[in-house]
Amino acid sequence: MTEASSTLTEALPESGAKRRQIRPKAERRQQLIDATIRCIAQHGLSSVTMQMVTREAGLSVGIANLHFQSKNNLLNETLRFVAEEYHGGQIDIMEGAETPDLGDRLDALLDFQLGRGVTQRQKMSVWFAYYGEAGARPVYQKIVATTDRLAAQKLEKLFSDIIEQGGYRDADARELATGYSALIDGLHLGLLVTPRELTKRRARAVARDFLRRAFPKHVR
Amino acid sequence: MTEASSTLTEALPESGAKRRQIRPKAERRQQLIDATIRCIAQHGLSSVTMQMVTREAGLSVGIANLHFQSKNNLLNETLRFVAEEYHGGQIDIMEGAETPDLGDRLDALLDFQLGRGVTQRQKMSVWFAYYGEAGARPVYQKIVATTDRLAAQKLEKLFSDIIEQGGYRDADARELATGYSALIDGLHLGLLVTPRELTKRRARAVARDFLRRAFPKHVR
DNA sequence: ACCCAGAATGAATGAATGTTCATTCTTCGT
DNA sequence: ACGAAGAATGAACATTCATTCATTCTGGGT
Repeated sequence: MTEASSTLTEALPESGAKRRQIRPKAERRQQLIDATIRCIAQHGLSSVTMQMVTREAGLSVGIANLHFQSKNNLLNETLRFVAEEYHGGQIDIMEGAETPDLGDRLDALLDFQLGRGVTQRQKMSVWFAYYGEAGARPVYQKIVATTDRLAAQKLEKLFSDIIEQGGYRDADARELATGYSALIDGLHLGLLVTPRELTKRRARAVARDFLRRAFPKHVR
Repeated sequence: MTEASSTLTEALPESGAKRRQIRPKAERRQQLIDATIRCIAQHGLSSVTMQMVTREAGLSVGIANLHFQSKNNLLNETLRFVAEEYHGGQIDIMEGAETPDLGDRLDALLDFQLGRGVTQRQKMSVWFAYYGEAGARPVYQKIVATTDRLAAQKLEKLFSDIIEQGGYRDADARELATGYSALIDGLHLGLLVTPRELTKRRARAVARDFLRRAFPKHVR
């Protein structure tokens, strides 16, 4: 499920000659999506321009409309990529064939959600930039909804397995899953908007505390 | 602390004559801010234009730059208004002279945070539209930071009072406050982006469940 | 009844931006 | 070596938008 991981740091200035290169369509698309992510993170969704994106990618302006038909389409595809990367990663872990112990699986999930990969400012910025517009753009809601629902179901399943295994009373898997997801989203927001007051370390501690209260036998 | 409540529904088409009216500066400013909120909610922050806002307010285009010096300034003031309304409302409740019982105060807080006033799509949209851009705009971070920090402190104080009163073990006020705030933010996000799957009723239940696990003697 | 400070207007302006497409360049099969 | 398919370029175009400001209008003070 997880996409090709895409290098988000290569904005090669390429001082010397700028020889034109021809590359396969898929590669160019990914290049442009990566550049879009960097631009959104740095300048904000509302001030991203095509010129900005193509320059960041080291390509000409025309190429964006060649591979994506319009700016809107490029933005949609960028959101789809980020959503699939995030939700897909979660789903991989929750299905977790490689970690039979349910407590370990929780740990791995938390590490993924608040660890290096996802918590990169870049990805978070993109995530919330779209959320901010989602209220007014059904397209965005639709793109996220698909993978989002699947991830929610997997999480609910994991929680109900844990509840059964631990024999926890007064624990509703659906409610806890909703709460945990919301908590993680909220922590991401905090990390993005007030990084001074909420460190990644503390965010992890808060999330772990939530899980510990819910599943004391599984989380230490 | 809570501002004049502002009517967010009056977009009077005024079919008949359109006689020019002169009104005090403060009133016009509020009128424009209200219109801005409606526009952001309906069209998204990135596609809000001055023409759109002034038409929504039933005024001419020039007036926006008369009372606010620029579009940027109007947007900043709008954010400041929403932030103060939200955080100010919370602070009023948490200081809560009128509700001595701490459990009741928690209830009131939850009602405010997930009740009619705040949860209006309009306000939430605005809230997250700005959050989405906050990563790239230090101005937004600064505007929110002031009231945000104050609200966080009040919440921490309320929680530590409750912890003391209930003699709760293994409960860290700061950590719980961070978690609760994040949870509320996350629930707002869910209500905004996937209203089909998360009802206001269920959001309240989830938040209450969090509080019940933390302070069982105070929340039922 | 009159006046004028300043509130309100909206056509005009210039800058910024998305999109197009005629042209140039690369690559690969033959 | 050659030619064609199509990938890549970027100047040009049309549109949209924030901002300005000369002008009009209003209402309170005298």
